[in-house]
Amino acid sequence: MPPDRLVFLLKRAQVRVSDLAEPGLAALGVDGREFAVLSVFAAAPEPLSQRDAAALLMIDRTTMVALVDGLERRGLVERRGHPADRRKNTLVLTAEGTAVLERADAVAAEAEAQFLAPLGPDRADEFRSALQLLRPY
Amino acid sequence: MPPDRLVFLLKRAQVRVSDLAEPGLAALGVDGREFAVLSVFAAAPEPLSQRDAAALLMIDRTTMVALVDGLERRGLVERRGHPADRRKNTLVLTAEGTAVLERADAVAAEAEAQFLAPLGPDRADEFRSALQLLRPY
DNA sequence: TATTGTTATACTCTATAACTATA
DNA sequence: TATAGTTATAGAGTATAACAATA
Repeated sequence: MPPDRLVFLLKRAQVRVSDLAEPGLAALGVDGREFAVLSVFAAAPEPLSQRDAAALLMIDRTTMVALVDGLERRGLVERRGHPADRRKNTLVLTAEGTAVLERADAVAAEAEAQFLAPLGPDRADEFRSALQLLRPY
Repeated sequence: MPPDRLVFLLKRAQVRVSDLAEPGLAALGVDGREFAVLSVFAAAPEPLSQRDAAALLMIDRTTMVALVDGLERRGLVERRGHPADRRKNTLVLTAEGTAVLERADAVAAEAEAQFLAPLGPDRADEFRSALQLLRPY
């Protein structure tokens, strides 16, 4: 019933996809943000500092500390010294971290497919690519 | 740098549009959620209870109480008895509330236009209508 | 002097539980 | 007995400030 303002529609869509993915992620022992942290560090072409990752995920660096603490405690990542700057940490995924990330990615892909189903394949592809184009990195 | 998972892209898009709209809304003295509350009550064809509105906006009914308190204190809405059930409240926008809503709507429309600009008119229209189709009321 | 990670602390936001009035 | 609104309280999530190590 909220009017068709894009802000509201985007919010709902985001919550919807998250809700679809959440049970599957929970079964893997991670939540959406932890999945995101694993993703950024795994996908980065060069070593990322915690601060870099925090900026990409739009969360505070102190929040990142807590997130990394949790992931490290569960053996999914390891803190490593950053090659270029000894003040920085970078993170490497353990074998288990990589495995969890792969399965989490499959969960997310399935949630997306469910969410986009009403559009049909062509419109779904267009929606995806539009969203990628709009990404304001 | 987070991979192209829809959850991440949607989250970013939502934050982006909110950020674009936020200064304009702040100038009107409301935040995104207050704007949403004004919108649902104004757009509802039949009187809405606070609980109905809370469900539509996916927030708790106790949170709705606080939101409505703030809006009422500033003279943007008035609580009224619900015609059909005396336990319920419905909200009516004051003249000022209506004026604020109209201007907030213009602010949001401008933010959307800015956000969608990279797509060009046709793809922007398609993006909008896809999101409307996906809306899971 | 500035920046990274960290800790401790405060604050905001939201949900939970309990109360009242209505149904 | 259940529901709507309300209040008070607790909890989660997040940011702010300060510190050590490094640049």
